[in-house]
Amino acid sequence: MAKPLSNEDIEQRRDELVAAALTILEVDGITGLTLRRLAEGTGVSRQTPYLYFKDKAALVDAMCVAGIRQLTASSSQAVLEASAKGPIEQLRMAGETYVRFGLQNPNLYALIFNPAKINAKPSDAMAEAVAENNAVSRSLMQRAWDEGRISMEPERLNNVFWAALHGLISLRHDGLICDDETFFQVLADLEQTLAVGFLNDG
Amino acid sequence: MAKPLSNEDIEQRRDELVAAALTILEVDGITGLTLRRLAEGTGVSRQTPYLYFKDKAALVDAMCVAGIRQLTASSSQAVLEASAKGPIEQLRMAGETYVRFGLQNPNLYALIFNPAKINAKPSDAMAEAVAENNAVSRSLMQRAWDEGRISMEPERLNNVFWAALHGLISLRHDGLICDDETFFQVLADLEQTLAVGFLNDG
DNA sequence: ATTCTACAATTGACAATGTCAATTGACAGT
DNA sequence: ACTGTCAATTGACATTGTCAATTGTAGAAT
Repeated sequence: MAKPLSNEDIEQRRDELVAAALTILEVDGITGLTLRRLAEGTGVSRQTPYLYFKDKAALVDAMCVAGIRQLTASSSQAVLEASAKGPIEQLRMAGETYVRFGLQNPNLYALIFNPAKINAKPSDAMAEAVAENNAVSRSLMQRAWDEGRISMEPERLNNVFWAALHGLISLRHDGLICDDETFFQVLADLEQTLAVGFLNDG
Repeated sequence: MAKPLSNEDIEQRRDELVAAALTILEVDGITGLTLRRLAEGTGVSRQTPYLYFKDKAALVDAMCVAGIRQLTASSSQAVLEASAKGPIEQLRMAGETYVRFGLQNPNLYALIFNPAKINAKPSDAMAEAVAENNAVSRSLMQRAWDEGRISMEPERLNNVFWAALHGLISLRHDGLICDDETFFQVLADLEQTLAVGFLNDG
């Protein structure tokens, strides 16, 4: 092994490292995710990950992209499976998928939405992955909009939904909504409020 | 200086350290907040902060509590100043204060809602500070509820608002809503949707 | 006034971690 | 067999959190 790595090889190694890193993250949390440990775990030496990622930030970015893409795939499938039920119900399924992803991958979710990069823009790759993910729900909203079911432009309503669900999940992860019961109560209340509002009059 | 510190002294030293730490956080971000640097900045030696805080986590917790209390004070004042305008408008003012706090103190806000403690419950002190903060808006909602202005119990609606605003601010800080224009657009859309819903029919 | 004691404060030391730089070693082409 | 190229490893260092040992001083005791 001393000839230049093919692009396929490089990509495969990167994927392997990302997969191993995601496992570490899942098991031991963000503090357990260390480059040395990742190297050990994959049976290589300390510095080897640097052959495939510029630095730890680049690895984390790749992990985030992988996570977002996984979410996008799940959402797409859920939307597809509910295609008979119309865009509004499909939206609900997409939201449910999003919430489930957040609950089942707390460490990864937190990594995606806060790779310790306060005030730093996400990378191009991550921005693209996020855009692809948003496209899933936005296309549903577009259909609902075309059918006259919703009262706000898709792009705008998508941001509203995203903020609401993201906030809920974040509060959960931060320990500010501790029990499941409260969480799903708030989720239901959020759905209702977003749907029909909280004001009694007009 | 060799006699036991009085409780007042200890508290004052703690406050000074927290203030200095908050300044560092504001200026150099979370990565710049290091115990050694804090010690240097306050003219003492490396280990001195350990006389007043068990470890770095304890310091961060104190910083969070201080931040939340500051927010609570701001909200209370804003609510008081708008007391003539009724609970709904007061709620809007409280929300505006919350958002402003999040925008003006991005590092502190992120620290409060993610002291690198994924899956860990907040400390008692922090939970109490958060509860006090929530009490401000919840009391407004209670009045609105008593007056029949809103359609959801105060406690529940408060969580809905909290999640929505928190999510919006977080997306902003994560760089996923980059420009001010979009941010305030989403904020307005969020207000409208929460108020009257997004569904056209019923 | 001198000695002693308690305690704040400092300094020494160490492990973990990210990362740069130098070294090693294997394979392809000559 | 020789050499150059490049993957891979090892050496080294700065930073940081934190424990342990040391220092020094203010007040109490003699």
